[in-house]
Amino acid sequence: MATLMNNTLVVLLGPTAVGKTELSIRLAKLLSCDIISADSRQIYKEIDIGTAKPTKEELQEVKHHFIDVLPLDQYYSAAQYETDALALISSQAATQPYQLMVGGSMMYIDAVTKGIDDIPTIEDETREEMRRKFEKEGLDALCAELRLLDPEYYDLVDKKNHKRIVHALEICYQTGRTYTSFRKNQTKERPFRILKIGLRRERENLFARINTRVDQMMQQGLMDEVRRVYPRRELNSLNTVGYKELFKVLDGEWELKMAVERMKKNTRVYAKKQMTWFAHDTDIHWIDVDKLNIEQQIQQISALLESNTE
RNA sequence: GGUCGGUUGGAUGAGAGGCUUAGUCAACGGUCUGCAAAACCGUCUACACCCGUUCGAAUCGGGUACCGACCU
Repeated sequence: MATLMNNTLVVLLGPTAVGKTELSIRLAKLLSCDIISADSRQIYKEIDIGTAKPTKEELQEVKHHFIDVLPLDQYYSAAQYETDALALISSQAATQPYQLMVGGSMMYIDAVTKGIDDIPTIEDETREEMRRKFEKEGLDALCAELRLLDPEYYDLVDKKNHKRIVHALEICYQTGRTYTSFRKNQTKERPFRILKIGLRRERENLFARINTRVDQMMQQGLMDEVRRVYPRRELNSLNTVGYKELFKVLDGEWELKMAVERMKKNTRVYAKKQMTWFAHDTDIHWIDVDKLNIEQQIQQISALLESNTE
């Protein structure tokens, strides 16, 4: 364990469209390491354009992990990512003193850098049972039940958010214990150094990049990609900005123009959410990239790495 | 010049004297420990203007302005 402390996990994060991908390729080369993607959508196959995956060329330049590896119908979670990413990091520790994690999925990053509680993964049957229960009995009934089974969690949970209520009940049902009993909420120690670097842009600038990128996605043939996965639209992996809006077009509900506007808007909202989340994390070293080219960004990061080595 | 109709928050759009805040969209702020690009919450309280009726008017009456339709 101790030897691993010579290792550093550099985490490059920031809101969508801020410019992580291009920089990450350069950084990976500089650090002679692979890229560990922390992106809950790029991890899936088939959805390439709409998730702004790195290009084929970029993927060839540097080895990427956790991109394009799961079928769309595969269940995955931040907790599973924690397990998988830690295993990978540990296996590469001997050959790569620096490792680079890149992405914007807040919970995935937190799961690896801060840890997530060990809560059993819910079995399909339980999940299905609870889904039916929710549909049949409604949110209020589930809330009432949770109040009996886990009053402590009931007090603090958002009673209108069915995802949280349902999950807590799933735990109670499957384990016979309270959800609270699993919620330790403790930061886990990692056997390596962690350096979080956040990329930041002025809002106007970021939003302009988002709008441009959405238009580019459309030009690159996003609509065809969407058409291919349309039959499986109910999958969670496809409950994703860019796809859900264009499904509406195929349904005949929305005009294409409106869908594109919504994609831009929803991407902006997503970016805002990411920024809100990251704002709480005091470990992040922020770099304002508005006026910096890639070279200058690399320079700043190099400086950070050096000052952090001591 | 005349007759009739309209004027509601950033946009759209209900409401026809009190049940204080329509709704939707946009914008903005936030929550978050298991599908998180998910799910959820909060803020933005307007009735063109003036005078009047009324305990009380976005809602009724009169006038002013602007817009529209029709008439001479």
